Amino acid sequence: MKQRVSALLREKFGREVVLEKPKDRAFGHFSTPIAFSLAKELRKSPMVIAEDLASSFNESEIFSSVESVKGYLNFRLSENFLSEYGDWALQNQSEFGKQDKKSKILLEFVSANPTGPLHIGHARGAVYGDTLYRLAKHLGYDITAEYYVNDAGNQIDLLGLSIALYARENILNESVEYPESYYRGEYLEGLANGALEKFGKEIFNDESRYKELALWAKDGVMDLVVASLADTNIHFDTFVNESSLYSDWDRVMQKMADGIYKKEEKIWIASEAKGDDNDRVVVREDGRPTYLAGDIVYHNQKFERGYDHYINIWGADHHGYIPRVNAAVEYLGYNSKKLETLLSQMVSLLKDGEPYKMSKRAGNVILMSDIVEEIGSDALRFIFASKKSDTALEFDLSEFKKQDSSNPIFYIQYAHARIQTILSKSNFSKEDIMASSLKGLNENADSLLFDALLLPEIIEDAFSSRQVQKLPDYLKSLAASLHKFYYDCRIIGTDDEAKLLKLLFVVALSLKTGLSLLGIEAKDRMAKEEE
RNA sequence: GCGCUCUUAGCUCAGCUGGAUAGAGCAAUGCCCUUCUAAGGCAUAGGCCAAUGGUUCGAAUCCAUUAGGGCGUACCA
Repeated sequence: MKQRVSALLREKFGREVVLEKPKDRAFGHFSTPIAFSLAKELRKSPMVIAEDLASSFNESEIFSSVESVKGYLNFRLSENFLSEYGDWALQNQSEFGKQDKKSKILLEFVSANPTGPLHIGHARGAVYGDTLYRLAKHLGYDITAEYYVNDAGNQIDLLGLSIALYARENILNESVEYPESYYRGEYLEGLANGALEKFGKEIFNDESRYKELALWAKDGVMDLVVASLADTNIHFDTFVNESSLYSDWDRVMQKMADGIYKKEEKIWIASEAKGDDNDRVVVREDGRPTYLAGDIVYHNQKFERGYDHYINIWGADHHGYIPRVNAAVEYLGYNSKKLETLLSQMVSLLKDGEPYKMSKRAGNVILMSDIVEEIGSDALRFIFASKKSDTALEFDLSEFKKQDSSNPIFYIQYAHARIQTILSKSNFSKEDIMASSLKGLNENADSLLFDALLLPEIIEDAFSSRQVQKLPDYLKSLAASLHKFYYDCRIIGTDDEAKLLKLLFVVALSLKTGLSLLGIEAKDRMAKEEE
């Protein structure tokens, strides 16, 4: 819709025109402050220019009126245009808001270490990534969702140790002394019992076998991770194991030979020359690779797989890491501009107004699966998707548990359910409704139709700006329009019943499509709570 | 210290590449169910958009400085 308008204006004025949404629908559907920017070149007042421009529009197919108000140019879309678009949307429901972008995108997100179940901090990045993924798919991108499994490095050793300690204390009833760092949590119980069955109890006291124990256990942990993601409607296309990458190590080092050097028996990457604060160690004196090494091989592999664009979603605490990886990408001979790293800010928790610190050691971690159980996947997704991903967020755990009207997902679900109820109470058949016309609606209805038809440009905007929260924002305002309309305007039994129902079809389509992009299923009925 | 980032209503947050009177939800107060589910609608109240200066016809939005918060500044991941 907006594209049509903006293309038309571009042609007419010979320049890009800024289109915005007027504060008040009474001003029209779209407006532009173009007269202000023309004022200087034309040496005339914005008001006069706006007047001239407004009168230069004739009756057109798209606009029913073009008016100038205080220097703004306000456009009102014609009934024909809106109703035709609405008809088209209803006849091509699965195509609504879709586009035909072709480029191939690799989206990496979550990538939490396989050493424990996902906690609430991971959930934000997970929801953000999956929403981007759904938006991209809808827009026609060939996008792949990938999870990078860090199954090499110290944290894996720690996992083996943690399971052994747990088993020795709780299964073998030994008294154990805990080292400074180890993992703790209920999930260890299942792993320890599984290990007992698989390896026998000897393994828990044989330090040389902890690695073996860990490598077995990480698959179990990944099963937990995948299951809790699935509970939230999040799915990955591919998983890449860090451990599988190192066979490529020599070749990759060769490839970026001019970016690395040896000093003090270690291998360094000259990342400072590419904008990092310092050069970084890639391989330690004893030959063990650092974390960065894994990422270098991984990113090389990503680029060799040949995508047009790469998106990484990282926790904000990794932001200092971006320059190093970019440097490596450059040294590998690729354009680091193709790699876009988005940050998902921390979620800080409050409990009864007090900061609540999670720590794996203390074992007081709030798991993603716990929250899903408490408030449901829909509410969790909606809350996280509604917040700009790059600002820190405070959550009160006690608020989190509320499942009532303070949760906006109910507001939107209710709007959709209301429509279904009305439809079920009408005597008109679907065919009757579809055959009726969206023309000749009253002003409120007309405005609602316009709101519902805005979805496609919201999708496009939300994805291209990576500002996923625009979609829930829009759905909230569309639901508000619907609720108000419902209150103001009786539908069943009126002369306009069929066409109003058709309008509701469009609104429901928009709500349903929007919700599905958030990974939420639209409800046809709201189960009312019993008092 | 340096780098990144944030500061908008009592609380949690929107506010698009500068544009019309600063927005929503929750919390507060008051109205609206013999009418398609009141998980709804309407209204009231609540703001020096952290501070100062600059750019401009025009700034919450851009720039600079200051104050305060978060994160990073590992041969941990």
